[in-house]
Amino acid sequence: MNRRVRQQDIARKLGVSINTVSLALKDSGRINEDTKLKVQEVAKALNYIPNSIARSLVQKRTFVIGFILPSITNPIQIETAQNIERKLLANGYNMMLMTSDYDKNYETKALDILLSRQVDGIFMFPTDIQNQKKSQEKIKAIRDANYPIILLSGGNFNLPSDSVYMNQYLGAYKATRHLTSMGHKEIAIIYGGARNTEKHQGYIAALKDSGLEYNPNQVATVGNSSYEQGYRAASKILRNGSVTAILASGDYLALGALRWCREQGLRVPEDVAIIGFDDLEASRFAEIPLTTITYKVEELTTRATELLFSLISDQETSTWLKPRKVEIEPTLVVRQSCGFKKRSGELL
Amino acid sequence: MNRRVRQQDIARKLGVSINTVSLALKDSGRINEDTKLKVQEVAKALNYIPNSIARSLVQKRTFVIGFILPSITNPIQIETAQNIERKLLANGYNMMLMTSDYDKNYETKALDILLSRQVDGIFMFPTDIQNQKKSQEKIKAIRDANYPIILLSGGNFNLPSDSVYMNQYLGAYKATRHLTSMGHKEIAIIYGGARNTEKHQGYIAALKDSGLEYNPNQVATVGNSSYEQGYRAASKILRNGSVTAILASGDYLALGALRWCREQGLRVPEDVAIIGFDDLEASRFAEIPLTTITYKVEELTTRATELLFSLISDQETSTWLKPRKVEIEPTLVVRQSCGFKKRSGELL
DNA sequence: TTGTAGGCGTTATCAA
DNA sequence: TTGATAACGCCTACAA
Repeated sequence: MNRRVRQQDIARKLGVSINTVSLALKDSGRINEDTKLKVQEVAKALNYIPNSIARSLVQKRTFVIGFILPSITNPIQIETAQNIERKLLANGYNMMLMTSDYDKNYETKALDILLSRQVDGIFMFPTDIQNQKKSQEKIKAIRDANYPIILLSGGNFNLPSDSVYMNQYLGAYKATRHLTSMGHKEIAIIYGGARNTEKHQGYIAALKDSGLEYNPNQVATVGNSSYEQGYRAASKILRNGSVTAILASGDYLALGALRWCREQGLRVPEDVAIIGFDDLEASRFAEIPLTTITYKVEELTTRATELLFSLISDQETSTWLKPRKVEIEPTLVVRQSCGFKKRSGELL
Repeated sequence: MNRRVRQQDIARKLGVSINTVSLALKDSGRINEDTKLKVQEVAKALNYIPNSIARSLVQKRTFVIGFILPSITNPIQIETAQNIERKLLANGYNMMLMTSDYDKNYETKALDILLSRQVDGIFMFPTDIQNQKKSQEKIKAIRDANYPIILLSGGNFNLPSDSVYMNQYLGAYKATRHLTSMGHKEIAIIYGGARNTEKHQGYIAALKDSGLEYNPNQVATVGNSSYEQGYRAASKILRNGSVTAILASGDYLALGALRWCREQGLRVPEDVAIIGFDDLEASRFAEIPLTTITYKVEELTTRATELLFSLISDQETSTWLKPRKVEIEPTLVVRQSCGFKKRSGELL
């Protein structure tokens, strides 16, 4: 690769010092207008591009924020990432995205990589954090070092971490209660990737509050949150007859299950009611529009970036005393797949 | 933020020189085993994390690869990114992802940011590159500086750039020919975001080769490639009766169109045939499984990373003489939406 | 096997 | 308003 143009090259060409160039390029007020213009002109002519690595080294800031998520396949996670990227960009930051593939070892490794790259802060969708002693300790250590890290999940009540998240417990609770209120007594739940503890507890609590018993046989965990796996999960859970309703931890899972039902001649919602999670666009446009629990991306990312920036700028002050937990309440969007009838011709 | 641990801190603690620490940490052979172990022990105890910014500055390599794509909403682009990220990771590289939002100005700005951050190479899904003089020049300049950049699109035949891409011309050609072979004479095409020149020319060529005339009124370009916009496009293009087939530049567009047809009482494929692009999972699981053109992500990313790494390692040699163009041939996957009948019970 | 010295490209500090 | 000088943390020579 050809040698990059440096400030020194500009300086030499003009017979001034590097310092002058540096000041001129950052449009400093305390420099002669003429020299400033000359420097900027030469910089442009030589196609000078500042080396932000060098700048970062001395300033101890990279203006890069790390983002760790389990799977890029999950539209919600990706949308969250994109949304945050936009907000960061507006503040002069870039984002470094890392996927953990639901691999707990890689998750902590990703943290190390980001720290090594000196990112100014980290967002993270943790994988099954309740059961990850190692991740927990690492996250705690990072925060203890006054290093901004924000979790986008709420399943870490004992962990002193700053968090912004949808209340998944409540989402599952609302969905399950809706189903029981419509008379369902055998309600299955399916998970992709790993069982979500919060959702699971919401589900169990709703059953209990409805006077129903929790039946572990009505829980299925499949490989990931795709259509394919939802299709598989439905075939497992519905084969033995009694189940009349399914709560799926993601909309794709729900839509895959819906497809299986149709192929088996089961009517949705008459024979099987289905509710998903996340309110993806695909759910609105499905053959049987899907009842689902919202994921408020815009609200979540707004709160999350606010929190991150306050941590970044309020170094060492009261912001750091007590981790903040920002909880966002999901709502149930009732469409056709759980029994509600659509009026003809209307696009839900 | 608390002060980070440096090699110097380890050195001081052990009463050795920084150089010893540096060598020990990189597991150099020419150092005493004992001191090496002691250094590594202390490093671990102090929770030392190497500062890759400093390392990059001296080594002139960051082990970061930039990736520019127009929209994170597009599942194919994201899958490509993820796929490439995995392959990079296996080689010790990380990825910096930037979205251009189909904004041509931001595209060149993203290039500058990546260059400034000293990434070791760049992948890019260009936006409408044929009509972007500015982007073209920039890309050419980057390559002329022996800086590895690979375009993931083929619509730049005059541009001396290394490229790995699906042959979209051929894809559109195949799809259109398939429709004409089934007797369709009024075939519309819809685009999301921007008109894709390659696809457009394939479409026109196929019409011509089938003895049909190109009718600009049967072309619609909508805001993006979502279900919503496909729904809108269908309402525009089908309102005036004559069209009997739609080719959509993306599967979500196609599925949105499908939804509109169903709501209007139009049968697919009997009244309207629909073909999409990209072969997303959603297409396989749709109410009417979608006929579509494949996007061979795995093959594409494999070839693309191979090419990038060869450019990175073969600095200054023959690799650089002539830009390489790797073209991947798409295939037509025939499902129900264009007239082919599914056998009952079979999951396509 | 280890230590010393110099430099990567930039910014910050202080003097001129 | 400018210039010299010293960092930033690490690596690569080369010397000891």
